Amino acid sequence: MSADGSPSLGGRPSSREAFISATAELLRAQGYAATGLNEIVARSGAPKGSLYFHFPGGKEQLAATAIAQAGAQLAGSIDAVLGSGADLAAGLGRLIDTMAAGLEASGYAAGCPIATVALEVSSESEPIRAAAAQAFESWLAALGARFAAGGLCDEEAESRAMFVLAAIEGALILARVRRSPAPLLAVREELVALVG
Amino acid sequence: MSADGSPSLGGRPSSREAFISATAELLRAQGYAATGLNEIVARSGAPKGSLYFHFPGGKEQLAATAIAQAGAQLAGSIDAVLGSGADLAAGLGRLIDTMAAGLEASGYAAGCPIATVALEVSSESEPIRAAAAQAFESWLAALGARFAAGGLCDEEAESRAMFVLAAIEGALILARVRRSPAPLLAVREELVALVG
Amino acid sequence: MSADGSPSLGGRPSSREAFISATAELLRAQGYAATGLNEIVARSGAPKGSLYFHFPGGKEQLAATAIAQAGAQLAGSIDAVLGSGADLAAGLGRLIDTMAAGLEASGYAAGCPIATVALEVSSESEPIRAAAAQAFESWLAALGARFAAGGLCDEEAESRAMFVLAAIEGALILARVRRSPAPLLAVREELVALVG
Amino acid sequence: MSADGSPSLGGRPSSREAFISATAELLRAQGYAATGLNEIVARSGAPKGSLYFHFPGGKEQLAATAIAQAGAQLAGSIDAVLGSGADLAAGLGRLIDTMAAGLEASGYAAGCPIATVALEVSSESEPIRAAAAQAFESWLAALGARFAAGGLCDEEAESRAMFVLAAIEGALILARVRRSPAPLLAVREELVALVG
DNA sequence: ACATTCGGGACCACCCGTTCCT
DNA sequence: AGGAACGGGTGGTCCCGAATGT
Repeated sequence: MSADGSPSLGGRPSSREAFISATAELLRAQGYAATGLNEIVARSGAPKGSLYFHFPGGKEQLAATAIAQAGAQLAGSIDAVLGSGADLAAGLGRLIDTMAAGLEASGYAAGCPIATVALEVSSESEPIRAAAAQAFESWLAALGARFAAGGLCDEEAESRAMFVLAAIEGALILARVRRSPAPLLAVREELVALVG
Repeated sequence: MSADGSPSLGGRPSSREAFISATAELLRAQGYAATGLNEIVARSGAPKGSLYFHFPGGKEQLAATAIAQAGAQLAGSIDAVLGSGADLAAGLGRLIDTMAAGLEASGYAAGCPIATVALEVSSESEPIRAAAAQAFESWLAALGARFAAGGLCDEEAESRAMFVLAAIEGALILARVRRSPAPLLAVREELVALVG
Repeated sequence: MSADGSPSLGGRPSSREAFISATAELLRAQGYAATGLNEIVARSGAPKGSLYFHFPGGKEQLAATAIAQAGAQLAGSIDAVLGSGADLAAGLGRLIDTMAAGLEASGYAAGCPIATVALEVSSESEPIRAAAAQAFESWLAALGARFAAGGLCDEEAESRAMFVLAAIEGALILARVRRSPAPLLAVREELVALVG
Repeated sequence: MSADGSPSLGGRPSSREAFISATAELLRAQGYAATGLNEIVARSGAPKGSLYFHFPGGKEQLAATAIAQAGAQLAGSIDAVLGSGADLAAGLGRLIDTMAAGLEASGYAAGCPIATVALEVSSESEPIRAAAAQAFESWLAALGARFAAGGLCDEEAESRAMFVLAAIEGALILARVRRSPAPLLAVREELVALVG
């Protein structure tokens, strides 16, 4: 998995993991600059003194780790949802439906777990930008593999995956701002028609 | 134009306008929370004491105004670029090319002028969210009008506009994070094929 | 009266008077430093730009004027209440009762109109200190005249007046902090016994 | 003693104590609103960043603590001065003399350590008002105990203590504003005559 | 190894009292 | 008399080391 450390193999819920998950949740909803270390510590329930033991790189390292973990998790989800049926169009529909449901359930706070941070710091923090880029890459790979399996050549599959991911990311933005699932549903319609 | 005040008709470069444009530039590159008022004041060159005269609502009002103005500007640009030729597909291509050029020229800092802020504060500041929503709406209207003129019924035109805007917004995210125009180019290809 | 200007003889409620009375009220409840010019302007209803026309000396001059006016007013009240009956002890009792009633009615906000400011700025602003000193002097004179009329020699009357004023001022402090009229009532008892 | 923390028992001069004593001195001379955090930090010599570690409640908590400590100190002094001799009247005289000497020595800046703040914020800050009320209460208790020991019944002792404290507090105001010890001396005369 | 206290400035958004020019 | 504009300062909070227990 991640090279940063063992994810508490069978042990008690470590402070480290608590920090990461608290960070991931806050970054998703508020972004990087608006999320304070004190806020993370308070939400995690872990002792503040432990933070710089686990993450000597401070806020930046913590955020990069959280982004990487969230990216890996979503990559797995994409693979799972798209692989559950033979029909790629139907899979894409289910993927978007899942996202729309989560977005609504959170009061339009839980969009893409990394897009906000990615936009904020892509010019400021190379480690975080790299983590975000790696996450996007893994999602593109998961999507591209399905398109390739569907008969497209590698080049076409890659372009198609990029298009699909971009449309979904953009729809998540529009949906959050409009507080409405309509953009996601419109994109779903168009993508299903395109792919099917 | 804007209801917030007269844009210094022919007058000297007002402090108010200097604040707004400095804010817009910084918000585009860094987002809301990472942009300090001191930074805005320094870049604007205007006196600090004047800020709360022009914007008694503080940072939030200033940001909402800047977002609104940037949104209106881009709506005009969309209309101009898309209306310059009869061919809608070609117009879309030119629009995306323009964005890609601007993004590269800025070292991948100047993406969508409002997406970053929109994601950051959509759950925190209603005025800013509303300004961003209005901006997106105006862009959708500009796009939808072209699709309707191209023969689609209103419903289809609206859905298609949403799809196109989402794809472009998403591509701008991916391009910034990857530091590459490839996502924009891929989306351009697919959209031109779709529309043409 | 005051040498600062004519108190709008028969005219409309001037901005000047509005500034002074708003200032007096705020100084009494909050003191000098906590009272902002904006707050004064807002409460007075007068235009902000006029403030420095009427009070070129700024906040300090405005406060000194308000303190002087409040001092003169209370001096008149002391004279009126103490002179309304032949019995000095009864007059003192009525004076303190009036103060206690006003204090309670205001929710323990309206104590001595000048003591708070006097303590705050006695080391910082000579004009305000002088105005406060003049106010105290006028109150001492009003009290001393009654004691002299009651048969004490000038020296004794002066000392007695100082004692009485000090006790009342101190009781007003204690009453505000305790949010109770008890200190005023205790002082009333003791003073009536002493004087009677 | 205080429940707020250990007063650095024999340790080095802690930042915490430095903040408190600097605050107490400034509050006594200038009051609450006129005393800035920066001023406190500068005078204390301690680092500003430590302030919010020791006093997360900010300025208000710091002031309440300083008021409470000053109140406890003065309560001890009252007890010590009044208990040093059998004669209560003489003790009161010494107490007032001490205050008069301190006031003159400070250039009429060091009056009652809490009266200024108490008047300023009694309507604005409940914690500070409570601390001031507690301080006054402890002084009243110290005084009342002496009067009770002198033969007065509890009720009379309490009323007498209130009267004495009020007279002294009032005299401190008058003395500061007049820049003269006369009010304190007058009150001293009258009180000694009353008690003796 | 892990946790905590405490220390350290830089920086935040906000608002102050004041003055210019009409 | 008055609306617009001005710098400087406010209290507060930030992210982060370094020393100190356990």
